[in-house]
Amino acid sequence: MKLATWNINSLSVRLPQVLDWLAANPVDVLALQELKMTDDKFPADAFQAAGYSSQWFGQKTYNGVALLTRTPATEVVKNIPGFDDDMARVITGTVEGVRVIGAYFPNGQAPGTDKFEYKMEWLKGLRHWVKAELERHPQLVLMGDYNITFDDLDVWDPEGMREQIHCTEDERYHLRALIALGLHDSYRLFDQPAKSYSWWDYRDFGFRRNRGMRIDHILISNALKDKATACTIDKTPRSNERPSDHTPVVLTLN
DNA sequence: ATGCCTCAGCTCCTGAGA
Repeated sequence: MKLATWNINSLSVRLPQVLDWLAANPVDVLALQELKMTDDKFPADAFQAAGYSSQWFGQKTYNGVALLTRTPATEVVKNIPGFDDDMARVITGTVEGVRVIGAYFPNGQAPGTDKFEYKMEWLKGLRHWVKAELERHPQLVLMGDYNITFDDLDVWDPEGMREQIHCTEDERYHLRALIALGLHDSYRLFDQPAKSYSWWDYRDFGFRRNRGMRIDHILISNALKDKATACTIDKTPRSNERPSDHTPVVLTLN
């Protein structure tokens, strides 16, 4: 089983690239973030023609998430039960016995802002819900755009980014708290190239200079850890015309 | 640099992203 996550920064713009990528990478599950479209605009027919069933949860202009799956997802839940939110950030479903949560974590803008406070509350709400989901579904994958780095290895300029957004101790505390529920950063279960990132700024030739951050993650539960055989970042789509600023992360389970 | 790109939309500028 292969699962992947990709923040595509507007599905309207990136649909051809997603279809091309799926044709070259026929994963079983693809979680998308930042659809930036209302639900009536979602191209379910195009994905169906490519062999994928879709579940989606969008809104106008911002956010929006989807799960594309080879076999239809069941027990689908949108957003975090018990956490009141007017943004479309989470979609969950069960696929071939695995509980899959696709999430677009809040950006947070900057420490000290209202958006940062919202990010902290959202992270708390997510953790409480994931804890409950883990009890019901031991085989669980939590993947998406986390907008948080684990540590300096995930940052091109750790000193310059110290206590900046995506790199603060407050954010990393919540990431570690998710791990403490019994989850693992699947990417670090394997040897990886130095300076591996999943996002690069559009500005200032960020990708060409490899000035990026690893903020897209696939966390897996204890029950799945021994089944994981590889986790990779696919930088190929970043060389497309009009690329997303994020690239896919891919997990292989046996 | 409160910039640099890119995207959506109450679209020719602004807000937001990261």
